[in-house]
Amino acid sequence: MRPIQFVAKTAGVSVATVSRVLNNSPLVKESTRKKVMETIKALEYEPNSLGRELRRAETRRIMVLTPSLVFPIMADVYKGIQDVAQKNGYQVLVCASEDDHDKEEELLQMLKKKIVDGVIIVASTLSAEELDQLAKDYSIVQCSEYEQVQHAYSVSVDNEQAAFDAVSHLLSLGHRRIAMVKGGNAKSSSAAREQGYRRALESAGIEVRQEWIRESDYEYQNGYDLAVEWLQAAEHPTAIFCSSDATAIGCVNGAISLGKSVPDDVAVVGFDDTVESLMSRPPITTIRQPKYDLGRAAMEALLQSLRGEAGKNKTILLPHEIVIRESTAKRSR
Amino acid sequence: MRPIQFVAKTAGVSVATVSRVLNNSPLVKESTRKKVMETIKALEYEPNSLGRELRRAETRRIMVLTPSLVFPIMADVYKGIQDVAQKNGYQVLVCASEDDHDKEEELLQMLKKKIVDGVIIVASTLSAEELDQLAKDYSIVQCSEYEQVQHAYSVSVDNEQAAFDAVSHLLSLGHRRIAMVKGGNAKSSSAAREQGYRRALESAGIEVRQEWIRESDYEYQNGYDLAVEWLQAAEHPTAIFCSSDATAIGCVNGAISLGKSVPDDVAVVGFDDTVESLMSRPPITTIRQPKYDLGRAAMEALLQSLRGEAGKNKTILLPHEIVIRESTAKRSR
DNA sequence: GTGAAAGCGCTAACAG
DNA sequence: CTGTTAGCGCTTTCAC
Repeated sequence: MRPIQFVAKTAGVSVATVSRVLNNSPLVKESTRKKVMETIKALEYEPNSLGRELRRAETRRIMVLTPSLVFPIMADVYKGIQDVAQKNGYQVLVCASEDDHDKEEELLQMLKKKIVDGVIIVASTLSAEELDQLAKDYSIVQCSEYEQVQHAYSVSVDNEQAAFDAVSHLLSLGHRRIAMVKGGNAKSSSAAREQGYRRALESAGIEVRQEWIRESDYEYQNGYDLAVEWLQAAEHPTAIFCSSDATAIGCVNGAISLGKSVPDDVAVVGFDDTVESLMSRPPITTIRQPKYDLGRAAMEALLQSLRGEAGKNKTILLPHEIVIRESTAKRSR
Repeated sequence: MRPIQFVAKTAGVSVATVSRVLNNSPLVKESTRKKVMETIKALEYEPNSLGRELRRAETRRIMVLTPSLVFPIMADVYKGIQDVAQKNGYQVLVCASEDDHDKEEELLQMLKKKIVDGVIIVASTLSAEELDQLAKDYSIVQCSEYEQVQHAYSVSVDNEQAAFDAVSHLLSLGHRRIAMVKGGNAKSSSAAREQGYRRALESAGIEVRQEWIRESDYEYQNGYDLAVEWLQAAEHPTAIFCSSDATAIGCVNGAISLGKSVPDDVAVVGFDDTVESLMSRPPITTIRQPKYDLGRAAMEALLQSLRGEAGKNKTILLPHEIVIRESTAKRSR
């Protein structure tokens, strides 16, 4: 790769002029611009970003930190981020931490080392303190999972209300014995959803049973096993609310493996409205998050923060929606 | 962020010494090293990578180019890449092109602009010529989908043989009317798999029917629609071989929606052995690719190429395996 | 409008 | 073993 000097020499101008052309500076004579443009093209010159970035102390690159590439809402969130980023001249890098705290810290070093200008965290193992500390010095926005911190933006849905709505739907169908498969306790959404579940039951005058609240890793097998366990007990739930669609499908298949029918013997509600919810037989009733819009909003918040237009401590909550499909149905009684 | 000079001054040494400490040079007195280390820690100094990279003309970063984050084998391939990369001090960035050729070209500029040292392409819209041209100047390895080119490594499975095996399995079960849902024609694997399908049928003395070979986008709905279309025809296939698990589940559900039973009325085989293949009722028989190992092998090839240890024009084929589940079964006749 | 020159933060030759 | 110094490729004053 040839440096800018080479272009300058070939075009018979100074590096400064080439740089100006490169950056669309208005103070270059049209004829000069043209001449330079032509040599750039002829030489197939590509400016080395490292030089520019070092000089400007900005990379126009941001990172999305996710536990896994298959994190349920990730693909659509990414599209939202990507679209806004592209429109603003930013490049998006995705890094998966596999929920490894050390790996996360290493990746976040990219902020300090100036490899990226900002980070969107979809979910992490970082504590509120760690996060807030980092957000003091760098642009960080949390998207989906979030800790209550002072210095970072957060974009999410109202998980408490979403769970409340899901359980209310089940209650309206006549269910009284409703179990919940929640996400990992480390996730902030997990507590919020449990709270929504409790509030719904309590406002219907139903006692919450501790044995019907279980933790999971959002995976299929987990739901399967829990459904089998619950449904084999003497007194079993007639409905299960899950924190992910994969878990919900697990519950459906677990129930079916026991000869039960869905939704007649047991109704199931999922979360996220991912493609899998349609693959299940019966298809899964689920809570739809505005995944793409979450991504957009997160990137927009990050841009604000990057530009220093801070309106700090902002938590943006986007509306969710319950999508009713055949895994829940009217209960006769 | 304070520069290395600041550390040097505070520690009472030269920048060169600090740099040496940073890079574990053996030629630093132990006591000096210790002193420098301490000031680094005290100052919370983080070296700016941009400076280092500009100087070294290498970033120790590589990019994985994928059409989408949910590309079926992506998550596991990534893990394989990531593990090898980490062990060798490389950072991995994932970029999704959404199958947009312009976006891909823009992302590949990251090579020319020295933002990454090399690229692993999981699948792209690039032609063999474009790819080969790029691979002349940069380190590129194709993983999974690949074009036959001279200058890039390729790591994949033998798609022709895999399809042959899948169809042979169906033939051994007594099926004679076997349809195929192939991937997009742009994908190289698509042609190879079709060839394997044809070879299997021909070697069993069965005529290939053009109307039973259809293209798809690997998605669920596609499989569903095709199954419905085929199975409603007067003479319909008794088995369908799909190029993805999602499509296969679509076929299963499409068949079921018509009141058919799987595998008795129609057997279905998928491809990739993704988690969804287990979620389906019945679970899907599928071709398992060594996804994680493909990722490892790709990263290892990339490292070789980066080190200039070229043994060029290498195509590495890893073994696949057929995983038999309930979506195919012995046919009585 | 254009050029000369300084310097972003770092590493590596070269001296000592 | 350590320090001095010259760039890596670029942008951006400051002159002209």
